Amino acid sequence: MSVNKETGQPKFRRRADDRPDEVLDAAMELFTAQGFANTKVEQIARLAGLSKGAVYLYFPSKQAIIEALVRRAVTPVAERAMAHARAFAGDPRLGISATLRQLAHGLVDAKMLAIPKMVVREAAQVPELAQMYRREVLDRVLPAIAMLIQRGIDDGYFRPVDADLTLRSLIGPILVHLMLADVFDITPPEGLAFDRLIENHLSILFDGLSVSGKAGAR
Amino acid sequence: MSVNKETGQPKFRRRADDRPDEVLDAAMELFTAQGFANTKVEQIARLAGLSKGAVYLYFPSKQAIIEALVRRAVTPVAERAMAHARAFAGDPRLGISATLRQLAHGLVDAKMLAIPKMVVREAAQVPELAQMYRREVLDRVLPAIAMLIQRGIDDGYFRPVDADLTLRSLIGPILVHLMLADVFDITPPEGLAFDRLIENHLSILFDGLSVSGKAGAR
Amino acid sequence: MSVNKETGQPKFRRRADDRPDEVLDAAMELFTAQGFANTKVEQIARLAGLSKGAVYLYFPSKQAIIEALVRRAVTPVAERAMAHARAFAGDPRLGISATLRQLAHGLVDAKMLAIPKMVVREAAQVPELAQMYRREVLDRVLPAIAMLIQRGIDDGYFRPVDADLTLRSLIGPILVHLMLADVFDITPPEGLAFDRLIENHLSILFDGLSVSGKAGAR
Amino acid sequence: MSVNKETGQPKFRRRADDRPDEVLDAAMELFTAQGFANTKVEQIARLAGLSKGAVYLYFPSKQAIIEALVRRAVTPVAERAMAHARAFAGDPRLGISATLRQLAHGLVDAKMLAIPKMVVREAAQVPELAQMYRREVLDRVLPAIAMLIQRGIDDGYFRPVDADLTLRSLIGPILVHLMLADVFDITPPEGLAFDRLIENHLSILFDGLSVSGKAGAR
DNA sequence: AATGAATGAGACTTCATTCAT
DNA sequence: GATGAATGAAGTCTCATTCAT
Repeated sequence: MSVNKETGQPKFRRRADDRPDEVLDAAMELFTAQGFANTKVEQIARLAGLSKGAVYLYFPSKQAIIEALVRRAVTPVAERAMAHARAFAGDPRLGISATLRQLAHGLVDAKMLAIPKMVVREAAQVPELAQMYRREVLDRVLPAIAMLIQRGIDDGYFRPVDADLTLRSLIGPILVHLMLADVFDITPPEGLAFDRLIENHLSILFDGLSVSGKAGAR
Repeated sequence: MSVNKETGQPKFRRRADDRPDEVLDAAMELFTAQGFANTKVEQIARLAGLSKGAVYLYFPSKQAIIEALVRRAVTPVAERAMAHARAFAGDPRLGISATLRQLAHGLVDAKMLAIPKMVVREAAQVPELAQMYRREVLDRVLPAIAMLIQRGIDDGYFRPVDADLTLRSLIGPILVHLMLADVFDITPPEGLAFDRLIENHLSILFDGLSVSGKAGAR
Repeated sequence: MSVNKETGQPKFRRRADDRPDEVLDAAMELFTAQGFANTKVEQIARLAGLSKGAVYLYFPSKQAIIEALVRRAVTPVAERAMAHARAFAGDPRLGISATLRQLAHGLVDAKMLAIPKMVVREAAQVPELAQMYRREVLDRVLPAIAMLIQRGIDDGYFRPVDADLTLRSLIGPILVHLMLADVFDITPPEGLAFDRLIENHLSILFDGLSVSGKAGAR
Repeated sequence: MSVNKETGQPKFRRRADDRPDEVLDAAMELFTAQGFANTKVEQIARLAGLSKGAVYLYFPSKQAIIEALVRRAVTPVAERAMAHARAFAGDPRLGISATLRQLAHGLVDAKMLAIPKMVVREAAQVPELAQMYRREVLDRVLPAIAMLIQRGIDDGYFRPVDADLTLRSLIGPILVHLMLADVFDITPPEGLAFDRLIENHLSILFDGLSVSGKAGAR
């Protein structure tokens, strides 16, 4: 075993195919915590357990790291979300509910949340990030959800509302909830309470959307 | 009197008093467009019409600029929002509606939107920003809105929901709508259509909140 | 006088319009001695008496320095050489002789020689240098000399030779003489002896070019 | 015998003996095209068909490569040139003519020209190169040519000129011709035309050197 | 013998901040 | 007060060389 007796650490580690992933993991952690501009390549390297120079064996530039980061995270997310959105053939409210819960629980994981946070934060500097995220995630997931809403209307579950706008009513609260907690440290007394939020939100929303007549809004 | 008798200074002092504000205006524009780290002090100075060195006559450091920026913007916003929230004595739905519209229209103005955007983006680097924004804006405005909702419940307009969570259902869609447009360039076909969004959203929300029984949500 | 009492050196020197020239002087010395790639910007800065960063106030990059260096040196050289070449109306041999001597003596000055040396050495890396030197110097000076030779032929002083090729016979020896001395430290016993070289060379050349019949070469 | 009985090694040892030469070939090509400083060891390795690490099995450093390169090239050149210089017993003009043509044609080959080009270019950085080249090539070849000239004088073919200086008149034009073409892309209209150059040059030179009196130069 | 992943010193360049004028 | 030349720390990226395999 080629291990340094003093430190117990091998000096080199060779042919590690998962080095790039380790670099990305380290970069995500640091970018999330400090932002892209404030993270030094050396920090990423140290956290990934290699030297500054070695990072450049795997990525041609610092910007390439953040792009690879988003690219890596983006595809599986879209896949899973759309699987949910398509899975429900009957009452579309069940599909909406499941999709929303899955989305919310996914985002509670700091690892998952980190990517969209980073994309939003660095969008002005690295527009490719926003474009990629839009193309790979939003342009697939949002229409899928809008279609669920539309089916709800077509099948007589919902009033005839604008599905695209209603989509925003559907997902917006999740975003605010997360942002208040994450950025401003504002949560319900007992913690994040994501389940209660969704419960409350959907009960209002589905009621508000139901066809059984009621006094108009405003 | 064109000369101050005490100091002997000429009346027009080259608007020295406005200088700090001009610096802040310039900084806000640049921070919004490029982010804090990517904005050079020289750029701010040039846009404000003075020299790099002069900026340091008014602010001790670059970070002091962003802090002053948020501090300046933060107070009047809170004032106005709370004025609205308190103004409605009758049907609280009117108050909510008015407050939301005012909030939305305020944020359509790039100048207004810039501050929270900046706060969110730089929160990780300069936690003071988030703290200040929370203290001066959120901790005043959010409870005021929550109180409106609570009054709606107490006065029999709304079902007994959790006002704090419902608050998120109320304002979330506005945020998503703006973010989709601003970061990802995703808008309804005809443009931002903020009015339609709010119309649609409130109609759903108020219906969903109304007391007249309905099939329970899921 | 704003001079540091300890060192006698002012810490800053402001508004020095000749700073760029001082940087170029320093750069020429170092590029000549060590080559472009081996010269660090910091060395140039120190030799020019300013800081690394200040160099970038005057030149946007290291390569811009070498380009400016050649550009600065190139114009006056061409002017003077062509003035000589045009000045002789009578026996063109006098013009050739004077031009050659002027060229040779000019190049004895290390400052003058440095530029073409640098151009030749770095031509492969920075092709712009060679292009600029050709355009500004060679394309003007060489035809002027060739024209002198041609006039020598037309006026009956020289045999009908190819002026362009003979041009090479004319200036070549100066180049070899310099290169042997400069690169390989090979000189006549008494030193550079440029005058003796030219005397010897021109006596052979003019004899070889004269029309008075002689046994053909080879 | 396909296996060495002593060592038990297979007969074909993957041409390990040729490896150093292949490295030198690759290095020469790259140094010529890009200069020493701009050539990466990895490039040399790849072009030589082996790995970066293997280069260091044969050469202790990058600088050792360029030194070996010159050393390898230097000896045979001197041999051949001196063979020519000594071969002509009769009219030394024939010897000079043949030597010059051989020199010129040798240098047309990019491979041959590469070495002196490299030596000149890198002389300032690696003085050993210039010293070695002088010792092995110039100090042998130049005196041999000078001796031919001297014999021309002694035998009554040439006027009594300084053989060392005339040597420069002899070889200089070849150098300028090559340099104009190689560095500045300046050639006669039909191409390099080396034969015409030499023809023209020698006809002038031999005429100029011949004893039959003529009007003095100048 | 051979590989190529890894290292780390050091290059160029940027920019917040200072200070002589 | 105002300027902008000057500084120098610090960042990104390169590459000769080493070494585990």
